[in-house]
Amino acid sequence: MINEALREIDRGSAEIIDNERIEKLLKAYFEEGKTYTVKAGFDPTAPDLHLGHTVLLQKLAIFQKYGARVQFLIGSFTATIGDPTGKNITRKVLSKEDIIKNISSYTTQAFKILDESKTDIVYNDDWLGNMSAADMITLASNLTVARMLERDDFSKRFKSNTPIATSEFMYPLLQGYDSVYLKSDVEIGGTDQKFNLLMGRQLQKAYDIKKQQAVLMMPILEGLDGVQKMSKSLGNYIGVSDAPNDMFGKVLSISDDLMWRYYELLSDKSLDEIESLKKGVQEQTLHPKKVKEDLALEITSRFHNGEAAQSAKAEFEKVHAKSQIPTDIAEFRVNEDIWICKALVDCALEPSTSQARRDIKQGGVKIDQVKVSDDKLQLSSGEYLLQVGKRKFAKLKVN
RNA sequence: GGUGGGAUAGUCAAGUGGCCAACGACGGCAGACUGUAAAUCUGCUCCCUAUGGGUUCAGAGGUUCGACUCCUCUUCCCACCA
Repeated sequence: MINEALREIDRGSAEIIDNERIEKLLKAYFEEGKTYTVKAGFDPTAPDLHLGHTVLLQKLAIFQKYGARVQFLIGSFTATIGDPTGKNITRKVLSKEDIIKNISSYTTQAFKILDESKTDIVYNDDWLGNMSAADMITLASNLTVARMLERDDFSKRFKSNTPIATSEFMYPLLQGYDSVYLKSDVEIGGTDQKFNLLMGRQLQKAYDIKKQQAVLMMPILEGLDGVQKMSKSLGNYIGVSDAPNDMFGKVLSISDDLMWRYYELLSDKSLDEIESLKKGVQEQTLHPKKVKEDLALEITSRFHNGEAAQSAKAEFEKVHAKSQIPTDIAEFRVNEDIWICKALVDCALEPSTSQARRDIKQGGVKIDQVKVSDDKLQLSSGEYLLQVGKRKFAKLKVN
């Protein structure tokens, strides 16, 4: 039993620190029914979760299956301060109202995966917000500048002359202090969080907590491009609340190599099953497209339902494989004759008439399946099916 | 506080008085090809009913026939020194 649980917990993880602690916690659970806490921090600045986040959530759900209470920590304190320098652009400082608004949509999405009855949502400004300057200094004395600079991204930024604000030095300390306050038994996070996660252990020790938290790090999920990490700002993400058609299509668009990564981190299939799929593809008994479709179906059903996933699949085949017209097309109407370029802008198919002209010149615009060659075309009354590229459609009715 | 360097389109980054709507890279869009919205190749990539017009190079002024380029002030950033 314990071994099985450990295997599931270990699956896909990049690194586990203090695995023994986890073993002991599981043992206590299986033998005495003792629960324990697993902490994971989330940043409420972006209201939309994507699959990169769900890698962690799925891991948390596994822990819940084996006796854990999840401490779903919202970094409400850190978010109100804002990250002053970040990369190039100052991160927006969020007001409390914004955060609260973000969080409710955040948690609704999260509970598609997590067991709500085994989850405690906690906000770190409950304890960090009341810290005095003296408390802060005490906390800060636990960390030397040299040690701080060892942190990978700080040292990189330091070397490349990218600014580092002093307040950023506080982040790992504050995050670590969260673990002190919550007395977490385990904390999980991405590999990029290693420094902060370890800080939790160090601070727990400094603040006389007997057992330090075990740390489990999950790899960072690559985005659709297969190179950079999945993030909303890079636009290479699959959002938890993406429409079924988008979700399905996006999964299918990943490369064959990346597909295995997604299988490992996102699928509920066992590692053995995945291995045999891989073998099938290698031996050419299985078509990679089929395997990818199955993954797309699994993921789409998870966030929507089986039926929606199947129809997304049908829709995808219709539009792409057979290059037919999708079922749902936005409709627009205008009351007088309209210039084609203007019409494309009005239907939100193009950002500007200039861009519309260019696309017409390149043969990227179709009306009723026929290429448009005249960029001065006037549309008089009637109904038109406008198309830009392969996947942007709109119906336009001119009176 | 002192000294020096910097701010150019979605991003990075050329351009040091007219040849600049501004090289290049990435991204994005379109075309071809494909099991795919992948890879590859090609074209495009400020706005405007447009063989032309308008607005751009941190902001505000100035010099000049003419400024991204020179001058002044302002804002922000970086480095070194203290």
